Amino acid sequence: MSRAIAAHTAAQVLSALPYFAELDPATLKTIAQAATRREYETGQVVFLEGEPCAGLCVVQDGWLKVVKLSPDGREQVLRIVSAGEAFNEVSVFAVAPNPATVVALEPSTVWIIQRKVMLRLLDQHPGMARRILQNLAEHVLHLVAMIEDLSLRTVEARLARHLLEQASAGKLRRHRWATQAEMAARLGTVLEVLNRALQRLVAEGLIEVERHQIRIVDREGLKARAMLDE
Amino acid sequence: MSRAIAAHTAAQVLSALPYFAELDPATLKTIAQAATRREYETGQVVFLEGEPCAGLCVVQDGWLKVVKLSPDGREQVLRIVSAGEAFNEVSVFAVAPNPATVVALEPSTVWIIQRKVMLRLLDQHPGMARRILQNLAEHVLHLVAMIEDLSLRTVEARLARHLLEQASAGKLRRHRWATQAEMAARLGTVLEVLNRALQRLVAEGLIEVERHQIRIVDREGLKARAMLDE
DNA sequence: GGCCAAATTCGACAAAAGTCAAAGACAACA
DNA sequence: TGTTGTCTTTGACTTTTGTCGAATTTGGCC
Repeated sequence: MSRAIAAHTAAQVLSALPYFAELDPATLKTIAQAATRREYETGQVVFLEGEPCAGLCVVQDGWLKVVKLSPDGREQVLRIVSAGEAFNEVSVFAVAPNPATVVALEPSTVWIIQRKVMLRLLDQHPGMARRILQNLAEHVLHLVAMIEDLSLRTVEARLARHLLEQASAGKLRRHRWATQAEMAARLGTVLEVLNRALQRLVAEGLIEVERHQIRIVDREGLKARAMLDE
Repeated sequence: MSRAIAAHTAAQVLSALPYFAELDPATLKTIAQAATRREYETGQVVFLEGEPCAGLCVVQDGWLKVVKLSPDGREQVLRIVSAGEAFNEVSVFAVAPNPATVVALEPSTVWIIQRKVMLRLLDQHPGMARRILQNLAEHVLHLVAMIEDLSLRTVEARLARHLLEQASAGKLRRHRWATQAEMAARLGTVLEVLNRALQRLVAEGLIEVERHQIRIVDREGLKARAMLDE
């Protein structure tokens, strides 16, 4: 792809991001020219925890996961990121190395904007700050919910909550990469435990696990499960 | 206390907060006049999870805890706040009610700045955004560490990490309110489990629990404990 | 269709965490 | 100095979660 076309694509991708919504085309173009495009294969590591900050990452295509790894190979998924979203805000705005590892779940395309560029933008466009702050605050909300889940709820309750939250119109589509092992890593447990929890919900007629989706059969029943359990 | 003196105190307290470091005295005074002073007794609730946003809270004196409560009475401490720190940033910058409950651990004095005031300030003083962003990003870092702990480490490992982190010069002073029950709520477990973990570390000569402090005897040994365990 | 690799399911077991009840120790305070 | 309430410690027990190993199923691909 020629440099000009690349920059044009970048501008398109960036303009879709809430952060940059208010920027004029010229500024957008400048950022786009300073951004680097990267492609990743399924399973490829975008960056590792502890490495110096890579910059703000904006996803053009694909799906990625942000994870914490334990020495014995278990992983906790912090977040799943897809097209039109940004990640790694934290190491851009805090003075710290990457706090987590990022891995591509599918072939993905990512634009990387240098930390310096972001900080300069922030000074020049005060309106951006509000949007980024709001976004970060929502991120905090998400993490707090996760802590509450891990600390105060059983795996079954977490699963019920997760299903209720993710489902739209009573269904939850499963992507190719959304295996039970991935779901377990998201809920902070292991494959077998998650599997048994799923089966229990199925056995009680609360959900149905189908080919490429999970259907919520008894929403109220599920809600009860999400509340209950310690 | 007269209104003038109150405003003066408020200005002093606020100026010590990194957020407001760059503001000129006049602006500071304006904010101070718009701020409300509140006092809380030990155990008193500052606000409850789910209530509408109370505004940014700045601690003048005392200690408070930010907690999530479960229906069956367990609690998870998200954060401990003391003099010179702010809390409730999240519900100021996100469009959401208070995500957690805040309780005073000691008699405390807090200044509350309306959300609207903060948002206006943000527009008028772009430099503030950087500081608040950095602060929020560090908050995220802390929450991520907590998730890692809860998901991937045993209570004993969490305790070891906590001790290493909190101790200065090999000692960890215990405030009046720092009971084992509080420590347990901080580490996401219950009193008895925490107590046993403590005892094990004592029995192995890694720490010593004294009257008003905990001493780290074998830092390297503790580090090993903090890493190990699943 | 048949083969391979990955994903899921299952059972038996081990370990960690949580619960309950009760006894001791300690500190604040009258 | 005694008393009272809170904090800590302990033991026995239950529940939840995690581990291991092995079937079994599934889906993609030649």
